[in-house]
Amino acid sequence: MPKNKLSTSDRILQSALQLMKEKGFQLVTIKEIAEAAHVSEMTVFRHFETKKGVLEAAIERNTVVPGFKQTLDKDLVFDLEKDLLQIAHLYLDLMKRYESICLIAVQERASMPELVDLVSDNTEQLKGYITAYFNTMQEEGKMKQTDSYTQASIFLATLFSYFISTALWKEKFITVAKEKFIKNSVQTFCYGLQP
Amino acid sequence: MPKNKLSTSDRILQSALQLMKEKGFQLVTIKEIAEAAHVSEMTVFRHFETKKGVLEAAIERNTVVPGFKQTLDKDLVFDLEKDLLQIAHLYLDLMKRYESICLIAVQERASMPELVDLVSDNTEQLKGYITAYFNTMQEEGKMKQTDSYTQASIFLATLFSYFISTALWKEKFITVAKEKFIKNSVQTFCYGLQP
DNA sequence: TATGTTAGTTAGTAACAACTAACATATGTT
DNA sequence: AACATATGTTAGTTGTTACTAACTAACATA
Repeated sequence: MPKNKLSTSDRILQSALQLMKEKGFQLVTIKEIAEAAHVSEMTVFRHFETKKGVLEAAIERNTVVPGFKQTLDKDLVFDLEKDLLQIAHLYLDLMKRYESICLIAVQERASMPELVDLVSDNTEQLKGYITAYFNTMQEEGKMKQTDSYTQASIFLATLFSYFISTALWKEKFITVAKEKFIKNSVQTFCYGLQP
Repeated sequence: MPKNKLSTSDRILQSALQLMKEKGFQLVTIKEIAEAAHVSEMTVFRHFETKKGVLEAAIERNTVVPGFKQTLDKDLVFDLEKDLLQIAHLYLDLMKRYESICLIAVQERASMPELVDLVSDNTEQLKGYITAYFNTMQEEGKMKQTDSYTQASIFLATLFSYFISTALWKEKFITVAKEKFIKNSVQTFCYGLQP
């Protein structure tokens, strides 16, 4: 079945996702998708019936259920700096995998408001785990007494900012390199800026 | 000239901006704009010639040159927490005024990549001022020795995250209220999370 | 009263997009 | 050889959209 490397279906889905992540669902035409996948328009319709069908298939192929719980239970060492670094990488890796879907969810938030749930459900879950982690750390006296949920929100927000601004505009807003951004964020979160 | 409250032109521009901020430029039709402004399509064309003309006029009416420099020189007291609070409000107020333009810049980043400059130019400028401020604070021993530019980036990134996620999805991602978000962010930046 | 300004109505054009239908071709399998 | 499967080609339908043109109506001002 695979002639070159990817099957026809896969090539179509890959091209479609790439184009839709750049321009959104409605602004991409079947013609563009077909050209990018080196097939005729008819082939696209034969595989997926409708344009919406292409998107749905592409989403299905790109959604994964992330296993935060296990990863966190396994890797957390209850050292604030080390753990925040772990969490930061975990979150950014997750968002990277959801990059296309997230960008389509941005573009189509008026026409397909349910799309964003695919991303926000995971984020909410992770936020919950971080909140619980902060609570534990506070009980153990390893962290200041603060509102864990708010702190979890702010920590993820900082990382989300890095993700979304590079996804949308490359280095236009954030020119700092990823690792440097993460490292400095975590350190600031842990120790603050005051001397 | 003003019959009710706003002139016809203003009503058109206001409706157009509202619609485009929700759906982007290309996905809004003149028909929608005309209906929202309670005029006929012809009236829209008579006032602005083309659809692009509507956008350009709307942008012109909504861009302001912000006077950071004066505001900062006037209000900074060189107390880290107080100053970061000021800066946070300054930045979020600015972004609020650019909300529509920024959202259109998101939607049309493939077709009008120059749009985002209207927002990022201001942000870059402010980032520069914050960097300089951090440098001063470090010289005065009121702040840890760190990379000022990176810290300025991270601080603005955190705020940008609040702005963009509420602009795109209301409370879907960040449920924490604005003032609480700002206050906690600033405190974390100043004092960190470690006890 | 005459005139200019502003807006509405109606009809139409040209381009493009999603999708359908019918037919043709290549390739591999039985 | 016979057949199924995957793909291409071509032509068409239907709906939408930006934009134009021509005519009309209301209203304010000179």
